[in-house]
Amino acid sequence: MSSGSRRPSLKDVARVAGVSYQTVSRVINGGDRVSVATRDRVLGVIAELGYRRNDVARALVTSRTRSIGVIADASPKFGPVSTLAAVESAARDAGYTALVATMSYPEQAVVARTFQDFVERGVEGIVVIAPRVSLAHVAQEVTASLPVVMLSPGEASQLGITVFYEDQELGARLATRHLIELGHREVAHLAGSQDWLDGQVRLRGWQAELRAHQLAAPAVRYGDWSGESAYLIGRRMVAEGLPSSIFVASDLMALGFMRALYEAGVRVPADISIVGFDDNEFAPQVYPPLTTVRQSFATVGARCMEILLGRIEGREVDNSPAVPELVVRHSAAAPHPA
Amino acid sequence: MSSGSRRPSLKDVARVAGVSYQTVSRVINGGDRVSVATRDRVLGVIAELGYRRNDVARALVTSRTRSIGVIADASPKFGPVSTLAAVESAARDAGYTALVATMSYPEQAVVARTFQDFVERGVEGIVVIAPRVSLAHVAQEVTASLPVVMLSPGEASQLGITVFYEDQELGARLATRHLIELGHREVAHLAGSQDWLDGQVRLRGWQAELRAHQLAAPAVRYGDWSGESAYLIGRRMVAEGLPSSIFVASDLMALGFMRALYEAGVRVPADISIVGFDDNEFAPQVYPPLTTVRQSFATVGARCMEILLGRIEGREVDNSPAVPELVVRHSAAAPHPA
DNA sequence: TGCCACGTGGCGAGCGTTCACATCGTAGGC
DNA sequence: GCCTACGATGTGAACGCTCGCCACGTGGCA
Repeated sequence: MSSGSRRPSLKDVARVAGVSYQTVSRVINGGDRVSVATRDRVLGVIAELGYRRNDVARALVTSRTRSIGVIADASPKFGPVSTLAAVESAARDAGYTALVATMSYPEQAVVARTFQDFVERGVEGIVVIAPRVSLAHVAQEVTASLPVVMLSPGEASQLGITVFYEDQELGARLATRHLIELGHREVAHLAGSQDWLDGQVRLRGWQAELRAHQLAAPAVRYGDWSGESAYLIGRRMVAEGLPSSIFVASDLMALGFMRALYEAGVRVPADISIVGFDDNEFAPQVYPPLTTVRQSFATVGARCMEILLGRIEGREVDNSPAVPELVVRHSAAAPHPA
Repeated sequence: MSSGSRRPSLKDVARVAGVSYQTVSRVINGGDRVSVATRDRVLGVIAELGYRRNDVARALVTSRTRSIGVIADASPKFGPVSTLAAVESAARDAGYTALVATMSYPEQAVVARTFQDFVERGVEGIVVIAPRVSLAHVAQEVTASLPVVMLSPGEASQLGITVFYEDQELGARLATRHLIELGHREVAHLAGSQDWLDGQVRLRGWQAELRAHQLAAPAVRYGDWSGESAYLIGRRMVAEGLPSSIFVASDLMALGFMRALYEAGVRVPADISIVGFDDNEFAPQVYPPLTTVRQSFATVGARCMEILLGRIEGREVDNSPAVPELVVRHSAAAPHPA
């Protein structure tokens, strides 16, 4: 009968306070239908004993865990990991706790197992922040039993999962348009990995904007999101001849590209204009400060959560894309009169 | 009696398979002491019904949730958010699921509430990745009931919580020593915010190394980790006269500082040598590539988890600090013969 | 005085699982 | 051919909580 070192339970509180455990439960959940006197007494005992509600017992009987799962691609790319924070924070504001699983290179099998683990733990919904095409399929399998929202730049409505995204195609068009409006007739593109939806979409936006202005699209160069790949490409382009302007698919790649330029004595933006993408924290600090496209991760995370909550509670929600914004700094200017 | 759309339970499986729920339970957990025939039959029914174990019921009876809580400072500083991924990943490898809470500016009250939420949800331990001095106190309150590991550069053993850290003081000494060995007699320091333990410790390391070489410590400049603050300080220093070398408390600040230099036509490393700290992803891409101190976040995260697990399971564990490493690139060189 | 309503509190059941123990049948040893 | 032992299964209780319902007492009204 000795309570040992076990955490105090409802019954322990009830015994000490001289009421039934039911009454204690009522005090905890809203305190309705309990007289002020008993309520205060119970509250006192709770404080005295250091009682903490056991949410797992609670979840068992209510069959609501008030938790969601978040799967995030943690490869060293800017977006995912800061979106994760935004999603989690929005979840907490809504009273949910986030179980998270990050993976630096998401394999099908691992992702599937993670999904299963989340389901067993009773999450009420899942957010996937991983723009790899392959993950969509895994998500689909589990979606029958659970609301899933996938944060991805592609539209994948056919999968039966809700997809929300930042309109990166628009972002790419904004970047390209900025260069065109500055007077550039030659806007090249250094693309990101085409394995990522982001890479595909940014490329598509660039093409579309060029077409809209009846400008020809120069040959595309493909990097792999790393600064190093962009640096190597930059060196090659310096040797082969530079365009008057270029839209680079990410800030980090823009940075690598610029390094090749500096080494060769090419000036930015005097000799070549550059626009990046992401608005990384370093973008305003490089020389010259980088004109780029800002993704509003915080907003995206919050909206994403809103959509998931909507689906959990059976509400209809607006999942129109978030809109990115051009941030003009100093890496792009009017072309040199040739 | 209609099972409705409820998820199938052990009993449902048992009924269909024509065995008791106990047998099903045995099949799930190891399958010991069950004949092959029935095991296969049960497995078949499980697959057919799409049964998934309910971990919350399981946790209730075993009183083990196999989950940990992670509180991370998500302010736009490099370290915390990538450490988070490392910790979570290590936890998953050990069979634990991570509940995470990120906060961009951790206030006492919010942190306390988060701790409580974690406790109510039955986490078996908590990792705090937040080098703010103030959080240590909050952590202490909860530590009586739960193992807490705090990832922090300061030693706070008096708090009764386990502290693990990367030896940033050593890192700062490494950076300073590198500059001295290159031949610099004047090594300035641009410090980070002293509200952060990291900022204090890096400053201390710089001082210690200077002292060890009997070199005087120039007046310290204080930034707030932002690139902008470093840029402003850089401009002022350019006007007032530059030292021959400087150790900057973070890569991002180093970048801002270098921007001020470029604008003034000062060359790196010809006119001034610079060493940063963190080895951010952009460090190798800036021009010139930044010599800096690498923190091994992945290792730190894994060790951190190891320590927590040790405390959960009552094992004795080694929590000696992780050691950072100097990465030599091109922003520091021998001083110009004056 | 009787009745009903309502505010307060208690009781019992059940959520889905595991654990300790009981049961049953069969094979092995003498 | 009986007893023992063990392998294969079933039974009951418990984990800590919430939910539905019932019981009790008091006050207002006819």
